[in-house]
Amino acid sequence: MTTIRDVAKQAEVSVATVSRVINKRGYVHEETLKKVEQAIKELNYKPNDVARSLFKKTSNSIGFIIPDITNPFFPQLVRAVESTMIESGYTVILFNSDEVLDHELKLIELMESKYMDGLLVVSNTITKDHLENLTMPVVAIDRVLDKGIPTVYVDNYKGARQAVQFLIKKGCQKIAYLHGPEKIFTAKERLRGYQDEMEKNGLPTFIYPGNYELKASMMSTIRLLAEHPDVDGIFAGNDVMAVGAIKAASKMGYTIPKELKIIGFDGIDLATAITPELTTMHQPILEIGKKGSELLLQLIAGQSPEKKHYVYDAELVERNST
Amino acid sequence: MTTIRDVAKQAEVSVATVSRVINKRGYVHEETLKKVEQAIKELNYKPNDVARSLFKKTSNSIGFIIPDITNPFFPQLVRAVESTMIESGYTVILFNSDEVLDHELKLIELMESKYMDGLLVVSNTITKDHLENLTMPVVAIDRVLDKGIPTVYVDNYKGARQAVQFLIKKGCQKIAYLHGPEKIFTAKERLRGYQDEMEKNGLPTFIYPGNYELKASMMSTIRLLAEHPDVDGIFAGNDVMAVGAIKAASKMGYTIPKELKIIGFDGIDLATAITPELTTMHQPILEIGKKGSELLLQLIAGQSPEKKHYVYDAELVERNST
DNA sequence: TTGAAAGCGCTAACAG
DNA sequence: CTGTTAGCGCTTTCAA
Repeated sequence: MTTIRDVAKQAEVSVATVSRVINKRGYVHEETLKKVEQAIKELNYKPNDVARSLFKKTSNSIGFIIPDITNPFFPQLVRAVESTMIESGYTVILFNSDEVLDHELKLIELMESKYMDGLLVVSNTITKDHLENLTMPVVAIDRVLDKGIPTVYVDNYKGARQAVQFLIKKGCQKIAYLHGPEKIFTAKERLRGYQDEMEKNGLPTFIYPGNYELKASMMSTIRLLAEHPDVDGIFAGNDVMAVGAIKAASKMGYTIPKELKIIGFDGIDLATAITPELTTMHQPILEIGKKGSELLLQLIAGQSPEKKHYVYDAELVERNST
Repeated sequence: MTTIRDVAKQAEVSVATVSRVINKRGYVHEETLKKVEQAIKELNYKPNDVARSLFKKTSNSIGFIIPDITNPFFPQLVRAVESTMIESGYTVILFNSDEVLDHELKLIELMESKYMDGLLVVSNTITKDHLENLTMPVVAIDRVLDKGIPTVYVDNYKGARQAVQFLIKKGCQKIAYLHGPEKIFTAKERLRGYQDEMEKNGLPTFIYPGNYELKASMMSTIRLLAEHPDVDGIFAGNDVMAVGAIKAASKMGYTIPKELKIIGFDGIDLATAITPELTTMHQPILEIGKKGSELLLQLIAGQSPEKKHYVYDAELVERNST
């Protein structure tokens, strides 16, 4: 490995001078600059990030904790975050937590001991308390951890109401809701939206658990349709469950969208891979990732953003399942 | 931040002694051990990974370069790698390269300057030459970079032949192949398998490009079916394309599997999300990730594995598209 | 069994 | 404009 010392020797200057040229900081005579650059090239010198980090207490990297990359909602989010972080010279370290608090806390410790510069997090288990004596800035994505913590997310409640409204407008009278895990923020909000909108329209509610999963959703849909064969609309808390509902309902002989209309939430790629293509409340995933990253970058730079919470609207994308 | 020095002071010993206890190395008197542990607890001391790395030229982390996490093949692979790496105390740093050589090379430089301990890579662009003067061990996954580089992958050729055989056994006589990107190793191997098996059976070949993508596959399938309406079987180079083929063929009025049988390759989750569920050549993704990680771990530990190449068989999973 | 001290590779005063 | 030097926090000889 070639170090700054080697370069200094080769260029016949001090290490301080070499440091100046690689950091483009301070005065360096044109001549010496040339010499140093020459030496750097000859030796193929690359500064050592670890040594740099140790001194600067900074690593040009941020951590991104998500529940599970296997959940089709996250790959796109990750890419969005990554691409805006890279532009600013940061590398993002991805962690899958499975929403196990213990893991998350361990990861945060790890991040501190590696001088990571910031944390982007999607979690329902971490709370303000866990973050209190954390030195690095934190931005939450997709879930509100605390009013005080900068957050970027979609208005799930509003989106849910809109989804239900749409089904009603399409003529549905008996609309069921497939809901996600009890403890997950987004699932609760979407459920609340469903309930309020149904109530507002004087319609009865039918709530079945789907756990944001395909299999669970299929089973619930089968039960739902057995118990209430005349259901004519299903609002699924996410696209994955909506796909499950479509599969199950088709298998049971329902024609979609004629007899039964189904709408999802998220706007993942899967929605267009299936037949019929899924009508859904599309989240601006890329924008969310981008804004979250920008917020964190600002915080890292010591600036305080104008707003703490950035809320986006989900957008109705009508396809063939309604 | 509390450092080893703080702990030493608190415990009234030298930093060397503290270092010994946190590393469980060398002799430490029972009494002093107690004192030090006490101090560590009181101060909630956590050793600083960066300082450690600087000295040890090691980071307990490995890099994992993949083309694109958005490709549904990778999330599972990533999880498999991550989980076996974590067990050994390593953290994995994921990088999306989009198979752009320039990015990949940059990433490798970054990894070196961070003292990462090893590289796991899925790439068609990196070659032996790029890796030559790399100090860290490398293991390739899913694509063979060079005979000399340890690799873990599936026998794509054999799997492809098996897929075609199966279609023939099911009565197909006019079987088309949707193939992936020209330059991708897996795509080439699968194409070769298709061609050889068709030739062996004296059957004509129909090869259409699908680029491993849904949209491209749909367009090609439409063209295929327009040009050769009597095609009765499609072997898609991957599951994503198979899904596209199903969508397109259905739209054109073909009943699957009655008039047209479709088989894919990979065994991603998407295969069971659609209707009809996709028959496919299933890759043991988890095992591949696990074996790749274990290999790398061995290499990092300075051991040389018995074999350099680990080849798995894809397994035929029959579902409803055939 | 313990401590002093050197040094991993780099940056940033500070002095010149 | 450039060099000397003191660390960043840790590990590891080497002596004691």
